[in-house]
Amino acid sequence: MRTHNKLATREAISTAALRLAVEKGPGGLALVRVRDIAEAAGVSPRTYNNYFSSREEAICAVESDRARRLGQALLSRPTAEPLGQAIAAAAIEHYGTAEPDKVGLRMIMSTSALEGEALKAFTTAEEPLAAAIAERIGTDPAHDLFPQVMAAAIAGAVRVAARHWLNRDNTESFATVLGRALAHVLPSADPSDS
Amino acid sequence: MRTHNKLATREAISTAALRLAVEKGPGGLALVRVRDIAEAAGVSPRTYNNYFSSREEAICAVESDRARRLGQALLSRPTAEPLGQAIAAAAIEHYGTAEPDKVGLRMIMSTSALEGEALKAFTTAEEPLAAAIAERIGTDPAHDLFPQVMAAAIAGAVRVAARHWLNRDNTESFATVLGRALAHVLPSADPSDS
DNA sequence: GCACTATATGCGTGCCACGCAAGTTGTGAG
DNA sequence: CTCACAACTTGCGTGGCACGCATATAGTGC
Repeated sequence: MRTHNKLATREAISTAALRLAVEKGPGGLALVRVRDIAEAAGVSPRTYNNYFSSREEAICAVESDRARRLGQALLSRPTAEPLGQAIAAAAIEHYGTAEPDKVGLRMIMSTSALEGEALKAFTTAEEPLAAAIAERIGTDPAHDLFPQVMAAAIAGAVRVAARHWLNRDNTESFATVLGRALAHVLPSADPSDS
Repeated sequence: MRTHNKLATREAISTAALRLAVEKGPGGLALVRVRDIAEAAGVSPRTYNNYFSSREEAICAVESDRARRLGQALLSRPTAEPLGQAIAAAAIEHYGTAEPDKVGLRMIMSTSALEGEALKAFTTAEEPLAAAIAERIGTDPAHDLFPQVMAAAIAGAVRVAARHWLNRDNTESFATVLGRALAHVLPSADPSDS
């Protein structure tokens, strides 16, 4: 199958890009040359550019792809579950199992040159997430802002949780931190905080 | 004063950049050359590059600067006000009075090449906002995620509200849309939605 | 008035994204 | 089985951009 091969090379390129970026460290992103990425992925530089239109995009593609699947995770929750619980469970399952690659994630989130692309990656989750929420509560996203606002809040919580989880070298699992962060924005789960 | 001149030229460059981008339209961002921006701002191309390290950054600087001041707006609210009300009032005042330049904002938010930088611009609000919230409720941001999560949710709500306000050519003021969006995430203002 | 520092500018360099066209490989119809 | 076709890869050339460095200029404090 051709599409299979396309996905394989795409992943090869993005993986190689992230690996090289990690090797050079947050400061030396400018030293990650396109030809290095292409060479590491076993393709020509021109082919790399057929898949990604910037090094940043290639480096963040892994996170971007993961975020895009969050909406799917929500859809697979039982419909009987209350919305807030379903979201929390979906997110924790999605990000908790197969804990994110700490090194790669830290690279992405601590490199200023990758800031915009990293935000794009997290924000990628919003559209499918909003669609899933809208379907779950059965509203028209054209007039009700709740699905999109909630999706943005969730994506933001995931991002904040990731930042916290990376910065303090605590022993908490990412799932734990994520759960605490989500509790602040999920509906009908408003703990008296602080 | 030297700093005053620096701010003036910075604003001149960003304004010129945004104006040219609007003229070319969302599709033709690649046609906005650096030398055009510099010429329109009355500086040399090299000087432009001393202020901004990319065209995208220059174009979005106006929105970025505005977002950065949102935290300040919250700090100037009376401390007696409940947090949710204070945030809503601060945001609506900050973005509602002097309604955002609809054309420029639409340009920024509908141009895919500007997506990352636009997200950076909105996200700029988060840090000062989180600091303001933390100061208001008196918690330590190092351990309590609430300020950062709430700040991210607010910034997301502003972004969603802006998108909605731009896309539908409705007669609602931005302040109205923003208020509706914020109501979905602000604490102790949880309307039975949908 | 003078030395000094911050800012503006010109020039040169390396790299990058992408259009274009040719080569290569897998695919489906007859 | 063969052949025509489509998808994918690759090489090459082009225009542009970010930035380091050295220089000119202008505003500042003693």
